[in-house]
Amino acid sequence: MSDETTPEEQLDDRASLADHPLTAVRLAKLEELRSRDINPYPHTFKPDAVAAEIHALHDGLEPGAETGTSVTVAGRLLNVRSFGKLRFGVLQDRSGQIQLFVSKAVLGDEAFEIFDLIDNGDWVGAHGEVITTKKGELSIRVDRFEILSKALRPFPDKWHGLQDQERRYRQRYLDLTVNEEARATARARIATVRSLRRSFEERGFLEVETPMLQAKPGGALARPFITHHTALDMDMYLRIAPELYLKRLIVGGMHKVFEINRNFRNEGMDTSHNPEFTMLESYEAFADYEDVMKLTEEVVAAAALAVTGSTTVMYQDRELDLAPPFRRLPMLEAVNEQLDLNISYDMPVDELRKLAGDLQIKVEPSWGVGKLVTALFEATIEDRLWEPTFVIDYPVEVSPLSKRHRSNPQVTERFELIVAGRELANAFTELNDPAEQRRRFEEQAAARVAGDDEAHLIDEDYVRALEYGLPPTAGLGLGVDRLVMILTNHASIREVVLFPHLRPE
RNA sequence: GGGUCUGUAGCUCAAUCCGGUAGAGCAGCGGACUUUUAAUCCGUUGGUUGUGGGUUCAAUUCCCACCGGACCCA
Repeated sequence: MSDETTPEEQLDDRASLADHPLTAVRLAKLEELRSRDINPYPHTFKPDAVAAEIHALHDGLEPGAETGTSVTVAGRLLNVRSFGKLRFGVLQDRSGQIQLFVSKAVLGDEAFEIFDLIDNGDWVGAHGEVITTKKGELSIRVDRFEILSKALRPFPDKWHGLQDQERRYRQRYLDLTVNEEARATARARIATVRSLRRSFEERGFLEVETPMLQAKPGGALARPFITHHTALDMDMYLRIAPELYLKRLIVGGMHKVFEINRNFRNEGMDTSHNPEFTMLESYEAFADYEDVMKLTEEVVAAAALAVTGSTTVMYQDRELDLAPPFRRLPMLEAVNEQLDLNISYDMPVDELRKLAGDLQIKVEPSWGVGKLVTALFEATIEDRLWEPTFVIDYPVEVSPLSKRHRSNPQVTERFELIVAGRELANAFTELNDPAEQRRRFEEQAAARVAGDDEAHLIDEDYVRALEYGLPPTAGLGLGVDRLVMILTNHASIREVVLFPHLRPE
């Protein structure tokens, strides 16, 4: 930084708060409070009511009403209107907003003076009777108040809020303070996760935690983040999926388990990918992928109901019907119908590669028929599937952990749920034959040698676990962020993650 | 990685096309006001125009590079 600084830089430097007029005036008020023996940062305060509760109990009163009920509230004071010997302000707490009615006649001269040392955005506690004003606004007629924390920086515009997307993401606390939309999205995410958790608990699933730090990242085809364990002097990986650990728990007899937690994938960032994202994974013994389709429909619909009150939502100006049952579409059938082809998993790989090339699809020489068909599907069909669709029966080649289809050995009992053109869930009947699992791992290892750095690594202990016996099991992975995007009508994952990753400032 | 757009007062935005002293609303500050709720009215402070370089008598404006961000494509 140069010797000369802009006001913005000064604001970024705590030592320089005094140099900027808008912060200097707040500092001066802070000192004025201290000179009056008032601690601007007290240790505690005990409110006995929140705004929403007060509204619920007292809304609908005539103008000029007095309730005889006094409450103590605490929150940020916003938008103070000064009117002679009166002040009106909005106290915003975790539940909503309630107006403070502040009168010199009630408070007395000295307290009224102190009230004027409060700035927009300061945290304030207040006590008083619940009344309505002459205009009928439900208010607290303040007879005592306390400054709970002095805000030294100016807040964004009371009307326009904070528009700058970058600052909304970097300084989410400001976004949450001034933009109701940000608060609504945060609440919707919380409601989504709560609904999912309840759905699984109701069905007898046990919520568990499995390692985030893994010696060998597995359970998905993705590039991991690498970190280092100093004491062991070894590289470790942030998990790309909890899958292999959750299935070990099924081997251990836990029968039904689920985990809602973060996965980390070292890939590009865009509107639907954050490097860390929240995944729900569940595994159920004695179930197959048909059972999981039913389960998926139910939990998605329940989440939609919990968050929006309906199974029909508007997403990006289009209606989206999340009511079960969802359409089922075998992948090969989808490709053949959509592209008017007659391909099969038996056709020569060169022929398919040529076909993909004709469609301008980028392919790798190492890809076999299964991967090419999948690439065809993803390039031409996936983003056109709007209504919830279970795309079923993925090729064995792209599904190293899935059990072969009981009536067609070329494909697996696997589905992806596509909603609004994006993958929302991935699930399958689990491969539990240890010998076949080892062969699949070896095929992946060969693909890795051939240049596919997302191919799955061999996990010897996982094979060993299978050798002790994994019962018939089906599992599900559901992208929680993407579900929240759909339920909150957001096109970007950054809107639904409280602190999305950006380049450092 | 490629393309398009974008960064101006604390906030929200003008001015940039076609170079000529950078404006407004809100916020802040001072004043009036006992029923406001984007209060109102009077007055007023506030800017190295993201950073660095170039062209020019003169750059927010034109050119180049860099740093953020958004969108589209791979």
